[in-house]
Amino acid sequence: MSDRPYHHGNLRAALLAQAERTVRERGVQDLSLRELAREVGVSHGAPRRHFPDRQALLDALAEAGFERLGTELRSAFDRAGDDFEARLRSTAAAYVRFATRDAALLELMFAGKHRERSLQEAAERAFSVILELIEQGQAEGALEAGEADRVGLVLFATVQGIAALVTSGMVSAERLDELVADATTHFLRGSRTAA
Amino acid sequence: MSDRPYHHGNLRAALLAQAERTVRERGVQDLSLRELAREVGVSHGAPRRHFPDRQALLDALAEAGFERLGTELRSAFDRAGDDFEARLRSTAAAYVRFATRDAALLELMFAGKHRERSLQEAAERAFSVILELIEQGQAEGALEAGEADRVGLVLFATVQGIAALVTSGMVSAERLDELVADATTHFLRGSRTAA
DNA sequence: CAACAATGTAGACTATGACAACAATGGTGT
DNA sequence: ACACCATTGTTGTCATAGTCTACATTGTTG
Repeated sequence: MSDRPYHHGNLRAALLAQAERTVRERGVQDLSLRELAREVGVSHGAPRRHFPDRQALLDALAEAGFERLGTELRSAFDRAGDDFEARLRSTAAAYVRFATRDAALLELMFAGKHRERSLQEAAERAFSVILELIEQGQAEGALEAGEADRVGLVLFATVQGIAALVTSGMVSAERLDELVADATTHFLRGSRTAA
Repeated sequence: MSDRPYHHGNLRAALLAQAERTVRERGVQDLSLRELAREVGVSHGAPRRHFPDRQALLDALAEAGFERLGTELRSAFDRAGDDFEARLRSTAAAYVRFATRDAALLELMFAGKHRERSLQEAAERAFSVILELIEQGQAEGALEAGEADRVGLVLFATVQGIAALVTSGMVSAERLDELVADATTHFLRGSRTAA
């Protein structure tokens, strides 16, 4: 019923795209290789040529996720001008936006992070913006000195935690912005080197 | 091969106990009802009498998890004496301990939270300690005034985020205590009503 | 002690992931 | 041009899982 040529042409990309949609709409546990193949219009064995097993597809999905997250963080950072606090708020908001919009994907990104080396690297690239941010803050004296990653981790953890609370439904989505703003203010006050 | 009576006696509890172990050791996605039944020594259909489907078992698991978490938080709170900061640090540490030791279970607890009403209540009971804590802090002036849940959420989010970072392997487990201490200090500095 | 509810068993059905053998296609070197 | 071969899809099979239904055993209660 289709005049699709024997070779799909870019099956791998098509599978990933469809998988990302399914994950967003119905979660990771509902993602089936066979259903994916059906939706894309290939036989149930075809995906195997591109992903040895289900986990490999999930890993690829996670890697693409880090790619996109990195882009969005960078964009938010750049868009905010030179002011440190503005950049901080913009970047934090961007992270939370991603985390709540693609909660299942983020979960995947965090979960898969143990295994693949390429994932490690993708994650580090995505988070490099945060490190830059912290370094600027320290240079301007808005943040206490010290290892940038140590200070950054506390900020990162807070933002990540807020996203988790909203995602889990423990906090309503409407309170997201308020909460992020609170946390950022908190962070800035708590980080300023004691007067 | 067994003289086990036809009726197990407390199948439900046995299933939950075994399930909790499996989840801790191999994660949620590896939990199989049939395998569970085998391990407990009943037929593959037996669990159905106690849990209509797989999700029901997971919900029960989550509820038990909240029960235990609540107990551990309460215990940490009580053990710490009357001092606010001591209580704060003790409780935060207890939460992170639970979250990293039973990461998969916590994930379950967060994920299932949408659906069941009994879960909602179990969660609220477990987290009531945190609210108490915040209220004490505000009464003593260590924390800024305002809605207790709003302030508490920022703290909670941070602790939760730290646990997530460690669980995901983005931060090594050795840095856990250091990070929690940092975050707590941060939180206290950031929360004190501006001098 | 006779019904009846609760609990466990056995078998069937469908779906999935993984694997292997086979088919079609596209590119490459001569 | 064409034979060869790597790539990519297809088809069939297997083991396992979740769920459902019919049936068996046991405990309880009037």
